[in-house]
Amino acid sequence: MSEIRPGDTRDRILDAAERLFMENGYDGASMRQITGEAGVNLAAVNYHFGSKEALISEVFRRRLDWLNEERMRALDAHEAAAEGQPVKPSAIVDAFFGTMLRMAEDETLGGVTFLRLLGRTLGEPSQFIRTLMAHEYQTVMERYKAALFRALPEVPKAEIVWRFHFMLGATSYAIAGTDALRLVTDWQIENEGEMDRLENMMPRLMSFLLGGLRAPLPQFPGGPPDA
Amino acid sequence: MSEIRPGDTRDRILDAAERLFMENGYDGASMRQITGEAGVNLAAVNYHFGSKEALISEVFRRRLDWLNEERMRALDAHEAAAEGQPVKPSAIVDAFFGTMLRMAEDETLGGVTFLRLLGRTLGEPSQFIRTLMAHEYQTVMERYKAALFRALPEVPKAEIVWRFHFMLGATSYAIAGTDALRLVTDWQIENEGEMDRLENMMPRLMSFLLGGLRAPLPQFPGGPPDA
DNA sequence: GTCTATATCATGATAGAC
DNA sequence: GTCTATCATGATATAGAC
Repeated sequence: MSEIRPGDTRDRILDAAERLFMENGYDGASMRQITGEAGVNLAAVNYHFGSKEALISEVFRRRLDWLNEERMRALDAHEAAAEGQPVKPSAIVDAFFGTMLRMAEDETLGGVTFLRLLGRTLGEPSQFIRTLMAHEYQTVMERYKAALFRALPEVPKAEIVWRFHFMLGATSYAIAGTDALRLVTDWQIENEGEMDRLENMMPRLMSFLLGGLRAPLPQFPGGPPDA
Repeated sequence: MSEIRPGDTRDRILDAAERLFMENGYDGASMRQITGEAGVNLAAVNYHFGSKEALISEVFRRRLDWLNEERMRALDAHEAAAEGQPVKPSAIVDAFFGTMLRMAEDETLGGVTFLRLLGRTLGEPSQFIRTLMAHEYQTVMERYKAALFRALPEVPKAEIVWRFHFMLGATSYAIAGTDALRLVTDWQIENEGEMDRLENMMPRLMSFLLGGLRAPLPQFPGGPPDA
């Protein structure tokens, strides 16, 4: 048992990289750390992926491809069920953010590890990572923006786009679960297991997001900017 | 003109470090870059601060001390005006998040540069940075949590703490203004100056935060967790 | 206080034997 | 495909002249 099968090395590297990038960031996780944890040779990363940049690209790609397809399917299903009517905002929010959060329950999809990595990475400075994310997300984003425009015809489009962005930020932080979280919650986190925490967080986050999305429109000091 | 006064070096380093940490992250900004941009010698950082870690600590300290004192003053003022009654949620949110956002308008307080650095850093993985932030924020956080508990007696405390955290996340992302933002907004960012963007964002963010804070309570699948 | 020069170390990447 | 050994580079930090 525990013998090493061919083709195993690649996945072992991806799993170790996912965990260490999540924990230490891209710059902070070294190739030696990653290959050490994976139990493979240092040179294996360059053999299988070519470079460290190519490695993290693949770490994201193998999860995001699935996630974004699933998001498309979820929105398709809601639109089909709506029979031409606009999809409800709560359904759109669930299809986008709920689909992501439910990844955490499935270890074969990366579980909380990947989700935390994702939450962190949206704020990462590295240029090529941002380019990678922008490319992975572009199509999905357009679909969801369009759905929200239809669902909330009385809200200016600029407002919706901003609120989408605010929702992304709230979700990323909620997921990332850094000590910034512990800073606010402290007393509450103790005595709670990881999954329990996440299960209880989900309905809380959803309520918050929907409340923000449907908040009264802001008053601008100098009049509306896109009147 | 442009002669170098003694004591100037220290501030030049802090300003350059602030900008480069914001742009490239802590690991991504090297001492050579920082001293190069500041126009001082490489050895000057270690002479004035002792180490790179001590440098970024000072970068945060000189701004956060002011910000958190100001937050305390703002809440003091609202509580005095309320004469024993609970302070309104909108006033609390403005005292905490509005005070921070208004820093962006004052270049002598770091302006947008520091604000973006702050937004990014709450998600940074580095352990000692998290410790630094936790220490800087602890007292203020307790005051604000207590104020929100009083302002929203019908909302469970655990719910309030979570929503505070969601608000922090939304705000950080809004400020950080990475390409994750551009990814969602694209068409809208163009033809808008930096300050114009920020001025319009503020009322939008405030509405969103308040909408989330006052959202209907979530339904838990297995019953309320702290019933 | 400021500089040059350098010590020391860790990194990503690769050449080449097996 | 996997290994060892090593290269080239860039990092932080410091010793010591001025």
